[in-house]
Amino acid sequence: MSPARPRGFWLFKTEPSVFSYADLEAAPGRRTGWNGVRNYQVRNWLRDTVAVGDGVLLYHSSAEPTGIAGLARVSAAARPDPTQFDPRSPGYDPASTRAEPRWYEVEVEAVAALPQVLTLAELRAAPELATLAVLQHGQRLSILPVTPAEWLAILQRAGVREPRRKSGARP
DNA sequence: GCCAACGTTGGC
DNA sequence: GCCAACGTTGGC
Repeated sequence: MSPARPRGFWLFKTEPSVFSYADLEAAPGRRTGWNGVRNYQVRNWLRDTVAVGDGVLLYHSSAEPTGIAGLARVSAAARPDPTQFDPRSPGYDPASTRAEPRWYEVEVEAVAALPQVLTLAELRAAPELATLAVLQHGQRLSILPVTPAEWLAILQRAGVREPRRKSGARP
């Protein structure tokens, strides 16, 4: 038996006018394939590093307010992003084939909305979050890593205790 | 709507 | 392989 991989943490950006945390909660099974990523760095993380059970902060960008709206978890590992094969999708990539897909998605499942959005201004004002990737100047990636310390600090700032998951249980 | 940052594209 | 032009992101 291999030792459990340490749980990873991520921040997923979304424009709530396109897909919000509430939309995730309203989705069938409270889950969705996180498709549409078209950046190679992020693709590599999705394909190679993001794992089932990892914690996800859902971040609303270009929003009022901008900030972290809810918690989610990775519920299925990387698989080809179906929108790359769909000519009607804005994510269509004619250079991609089913034999050799270029783009991947993971599935995310809603865990809990934050009591209120933890705003970008609040994140910037928190000294313990100075290293948070999403706050770094010029970063534009739609998925960013979060350290365990940052994850805990954000949950504290948000005033939430992470829901305990029954060990071995599957919903 | 502006614009800084930066990834991607394509001419050479 | 260089690098200017272009497109996108996202805060403000």
